Amino acid sequence: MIRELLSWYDVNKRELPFRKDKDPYRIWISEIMAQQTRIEAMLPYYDRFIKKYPDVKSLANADDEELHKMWQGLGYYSRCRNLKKSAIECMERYDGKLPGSKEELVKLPGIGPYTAGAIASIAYDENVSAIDGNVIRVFSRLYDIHEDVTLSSTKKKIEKLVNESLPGSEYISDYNQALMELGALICIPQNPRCDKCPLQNECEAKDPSSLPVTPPKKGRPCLEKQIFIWVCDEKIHLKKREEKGLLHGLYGFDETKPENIIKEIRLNPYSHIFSHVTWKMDAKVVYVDSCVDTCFYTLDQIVEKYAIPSAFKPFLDEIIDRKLVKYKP
DNA sequence: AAGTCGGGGGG
DNA sequence: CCCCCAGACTT
Repeated sequence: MIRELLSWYDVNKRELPFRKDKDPYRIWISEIMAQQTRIEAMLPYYDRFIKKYPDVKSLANADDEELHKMWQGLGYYSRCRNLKKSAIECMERYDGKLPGSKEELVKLPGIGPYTAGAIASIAYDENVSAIDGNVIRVFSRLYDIHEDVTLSSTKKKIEKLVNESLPGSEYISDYNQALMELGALICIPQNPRCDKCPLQNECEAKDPSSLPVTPPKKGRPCLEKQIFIWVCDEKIHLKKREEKGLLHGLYGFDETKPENIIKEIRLNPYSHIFSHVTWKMDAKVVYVDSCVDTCFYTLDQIVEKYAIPSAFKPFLDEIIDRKLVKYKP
């Protein structure tokens, strides 16, 4: 099975920037960016990130606001904060390098069992597993496992099967990546392309589309929000979201109504869907007569310096489109 | 074990 | 509308 898989991988693997070399730092960045994110979506972020932070030291010294800006739109922003935390720890405890084993890697913030295994196997050729959603899907089908894969018992069973399949350090890097690539290109969630699968002869799944088994979905609550976009002297008020919780550390608009409103313009309503909640937003641009004592920024500043989550982007776009605030004078 | 944490592409 | 993605962390 290893031979078929690796042969398939040699021919069909995608050329990805982080496959060009085995720099542990670059592998690390790519794996963090790829968490719960499609490869194509993170590619432009990856190139810009490596240019700005080419090594552990530059990342450890990163400015927090610039770091958030580099991550703007990618989501799961704790990932980039943990990157910096880990980089600092690498400077202080590991001579400015990433630790050299899965066991040590997993102790760093933001690096869990999957990412530790991916870095160790790809960068160090350590013969360890890297079990992500692709591998879970591939193995649940290979062995026709009908148990709920979110149960820890099922995960352990799959981990055991994966561990027993590991090919040794000579092939581990390609093997782990090949499993994931197979899951991404052939053994896909819906309508798997079994006719093109190199493992079709040994796959035990009778109904692959029904695997892996996951628990029934839970509803997503909807939260209605009034957004007040304070504008004064061609500048927009932004508030740093300091509270712990959703989008904390990023910048957003105010949700309180200001005192002296000169004029107000209603924007198109917009509903933003997060994983576990929906924000149904109604936004108004409110022109106020004074911006002392509050944080107001030009559109140019906002676009180049402040990390705005995608949930607010439609409002910014409409402000720009309708020229409600001066932009690029 | 269940919730939290983003965003987007594709059926 | 739905799914889930090279998951980790908190409760």
